[in-house]
Amino acid sequence: MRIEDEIKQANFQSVYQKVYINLVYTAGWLELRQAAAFKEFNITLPQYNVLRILRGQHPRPSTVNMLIERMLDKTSNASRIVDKLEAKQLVTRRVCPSNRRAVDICITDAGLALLDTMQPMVEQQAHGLHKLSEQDAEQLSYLLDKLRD
Amino acid sequence: MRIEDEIKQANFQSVYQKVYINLVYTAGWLELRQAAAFKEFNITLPQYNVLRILRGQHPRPSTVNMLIERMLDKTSNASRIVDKLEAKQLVTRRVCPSNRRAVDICITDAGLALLDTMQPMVEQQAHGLHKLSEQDAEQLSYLLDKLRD
DNA sequence: GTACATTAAATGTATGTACATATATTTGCA
DNA sequence: TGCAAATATATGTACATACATTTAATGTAC
Repeated sequence: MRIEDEIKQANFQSVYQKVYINLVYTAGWLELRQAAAFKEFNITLPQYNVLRILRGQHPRPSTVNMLIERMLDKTSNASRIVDKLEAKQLVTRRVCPSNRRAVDICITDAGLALLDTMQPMVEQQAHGLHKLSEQDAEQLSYLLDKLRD
Repeated sequence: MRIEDEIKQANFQSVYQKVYINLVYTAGWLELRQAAAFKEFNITLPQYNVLRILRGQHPRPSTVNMLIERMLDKTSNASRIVDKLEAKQLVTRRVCPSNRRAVDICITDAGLALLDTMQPMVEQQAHGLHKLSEQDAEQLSYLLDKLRD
């Protein structure tokens, strides 16, 4: 459905206005779909993304700084997301021995197991994007990179 | 800058994974720029969007339901956004005479004046998207619509 | 015309975001 | 050595999001 119809607004001031609205709307649409699929695993999207970063480092520890660097939303509060994951025993946190300002964060076996359990769902979600051909997807990614230049 | 470099992740499971990440990242990037520009006007992006919808209806009133229908994020809490706008005296709210369950919301003169004041900034923001040609922007919008089909 | 469902909005709770500030540790340098 | 600056993280506050529940008004079936 065209963005004009989705938000019941017939015309835009410019094509740039339209693409901006469309971008924000589509990102929200995607996040909503993902969040719904994640709910049964009792985890949120930001928490999942942090877990994936930790798995990428495993068995080496990560720090909060490294999480922030790799997170999609760089201003979000990694400390508090780690709080939630720690409460669910999906990660461990302890003061880094070589730099006591930093905190070493590791994914636990339970965390790794959760990611495995979620894998089929994640693949199914990605499959939901196949309304685009691979060329379309590449082109879309290219245009988004260009937009941000 | 390519999304691979932005989030320091060299490769993705699939081009669909990449475009998903890119979309969420770019939408966040855009919102961050907008939010910063909005800050000097002491208003947030959702509040601005509600004001614009109200201006579109002016001088006819809108209801909370109508706001939700037209908002980008349909699950957000229109009531509380209207609360904030009412506290700043940018909108008025009173029980609808013909249906006392509903609430008539109108933009005030101060609200209209604020939108006028913000207009040059908004245009300048849109101008910031001109890294894309108009054709690029159309193509991007088309691909986003297709993605959601 | 009462009972039950539906509708419109508000409220409560948990989470996350944005940003300022605080605390502790380490580093650099006079 | 001692002290200021930089670094790593945590905390506080305001706002927004997601979603369940509540309250009030209206519609409808019997």
